[in-house]
Amino acid sequence: MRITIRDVSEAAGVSFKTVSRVLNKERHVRPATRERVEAAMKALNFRPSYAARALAGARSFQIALIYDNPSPYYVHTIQMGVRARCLKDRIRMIVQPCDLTSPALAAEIGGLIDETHVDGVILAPPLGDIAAVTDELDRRGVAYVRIAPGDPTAAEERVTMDDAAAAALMMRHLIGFGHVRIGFINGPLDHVSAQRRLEGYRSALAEAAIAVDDALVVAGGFDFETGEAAAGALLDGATPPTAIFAGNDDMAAGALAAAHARGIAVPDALSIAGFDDIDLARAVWPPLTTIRQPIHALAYAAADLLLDTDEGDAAGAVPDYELVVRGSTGVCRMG
Amino acid sequence: MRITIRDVSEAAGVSFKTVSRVLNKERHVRPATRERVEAAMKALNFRPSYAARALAGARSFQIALIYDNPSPYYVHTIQMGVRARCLKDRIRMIVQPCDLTSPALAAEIGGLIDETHVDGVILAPPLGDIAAVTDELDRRGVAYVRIAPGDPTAAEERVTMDDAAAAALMMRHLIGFGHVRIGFINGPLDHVSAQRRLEGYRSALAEAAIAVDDALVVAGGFDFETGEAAAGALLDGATPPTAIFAGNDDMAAGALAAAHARGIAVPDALSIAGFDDIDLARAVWPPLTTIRQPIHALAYAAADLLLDTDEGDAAGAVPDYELVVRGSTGVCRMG
DNA sequence: CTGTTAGCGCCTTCAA
DNA sequence: TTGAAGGCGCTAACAG
Repeated sequence: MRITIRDVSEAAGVSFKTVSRVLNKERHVRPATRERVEAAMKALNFRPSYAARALAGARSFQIALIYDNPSPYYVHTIQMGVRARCLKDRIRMIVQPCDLTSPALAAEIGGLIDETHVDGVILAPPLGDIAAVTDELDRRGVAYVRIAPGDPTAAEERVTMDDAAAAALMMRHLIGFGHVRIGFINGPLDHVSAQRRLEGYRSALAEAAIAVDDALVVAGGFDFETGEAAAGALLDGATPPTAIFAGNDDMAAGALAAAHARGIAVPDALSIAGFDDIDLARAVWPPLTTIRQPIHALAYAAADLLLDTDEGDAAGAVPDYELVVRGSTGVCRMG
Repeated sequence: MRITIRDVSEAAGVSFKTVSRVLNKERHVRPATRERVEAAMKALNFRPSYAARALAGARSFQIALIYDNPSPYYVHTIQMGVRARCLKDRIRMIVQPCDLTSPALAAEIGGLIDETHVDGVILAPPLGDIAAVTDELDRRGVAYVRIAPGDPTAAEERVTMDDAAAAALMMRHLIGFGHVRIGFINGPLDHVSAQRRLEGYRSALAEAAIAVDDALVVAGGFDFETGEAAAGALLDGATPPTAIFAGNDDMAAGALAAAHARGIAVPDALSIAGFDDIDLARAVWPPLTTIRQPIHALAYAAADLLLDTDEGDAAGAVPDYELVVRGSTGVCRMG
């Protein structure tokens, strides 16, 4: 049957409480005793029951990663980032995709907390901006960290980057090549990051004294299909853009497909730029110029913020975004 | 504080044991009583503690999904498939990436079982083919299902597809366009599916009486970078191929990048084909012709096999692979 | 520094 | 068809 701390305590010749102490790295255990217990644990191949620890104690050694995001690359990167940090403390990560449009969303997340006893929650975009969700978490007093939320309040419990500035950076890059009619494929507006990126788009145009043409701003859903459709709408319009800036790389890839389908040469007749620098940006042709978002680092930092007891300033370690020029805009000639 | 079955029992005017019965959908509860209890559970917003159930009972209502796979799309699709089935039975899915090359792999998985009390395990490729892992699981008597293993034994506990036949199908397609020198970028050989695909490559050539040139078979790692490098090696060789068949879509995308970087026109001077039909196949240009693998369905079926008590033949519901022609080979002209 | 006693929330016997 | 003990493996609060 299962090996318990009682088995370990017998093997080590101590009380089972001492084993518990060693397990929890508590102070006040003589080094020799500790070593004996650890040796016994190894010899018996002892593994503590997370269920029992959660039930008896105040912690469950589990955290939940919750998201509703249409980009597999993004989700995967977030998972890897959180996982990397969890591994350090032997914390289990409960991956929980959810449905943003469900009216029961907050209740479901609340239920998850109760059922699993998780010690904390990481909210991947755009969940950090859903008030119903954060309210539910606040009500329960569960610790949580939001990745890249748009809401400026509660600055201490989030890791973030400046989406507006990043988008403006890309826009200046495009404008620098002489583009005036630049289409923008925006993400869904319930992602606050999408709103911020749109702000950056607008401010950079204003900065260059280029009038904003609302017909050039179209909505997408952060995935390939909607990007393709949105780009199609732009390209089939009365006065199509000479460049398209997509709100993320999945949509940029869709835009490429739309251009190709219409026989529009990229980058000679049309520049396309993305945002995220997931692997997709390298997989498509021509290689996309994108804003590299430190997704993995953001996720790692979020987990760090949640797990760190000694208040290390994890957020400070998050690298900034950067513009990655890969030639699709760099060799652009005006259409 | 936490709402427990005791609170529910008081509200419903029954003993807490009766609440437990309702929770577990046991027989021998009068319908009226059951309804009263269910109403109380809803009114109090009761959520059972998974930890307590796991500790007290024989089940934990959790299963583990274990994988080591470099393709984010593949991993994401597998997760969604398993999750869809878990949702039906309110089973929690523990997502567990692992490291195939770790000498402690089996021990780590064994530890996971002990720590979490999971009721079963789903092994995504290539874990189903690692004897050390399946041995560890067998020793513990944990139920498990393998997704697309290469090993022909234990047919009842796996869901699978015929990789060799699928690869041969693609090869016949390429050969039908007149290709004779067809490069093959294989996946890592510790994926048995990679071995099977190579078999299909070889058998189709034999069938067409084309001699196999071992210089045309190169190794990749199932990701973009290795695909790019492998294709580069093929294209820079003495007598480059007129077509390249990559062992999965990520590598096919890499091959496209390698061709583009060398100014080789695809599909006019070189045909490229992939395998998997993840979104990547549509994102790249030209759109890849691929083998569509029913990844989601396989994952769903695997979970179904694990969770179904009444032995429904889930595996029978798995749709077969199919060849998806998108033009990159269809408009091929010989180089 | 170490051990004792009492639960955590639920399921598993048993008995009624 | 329901209820009453007992315990799952561990931690919390106390003693020593």
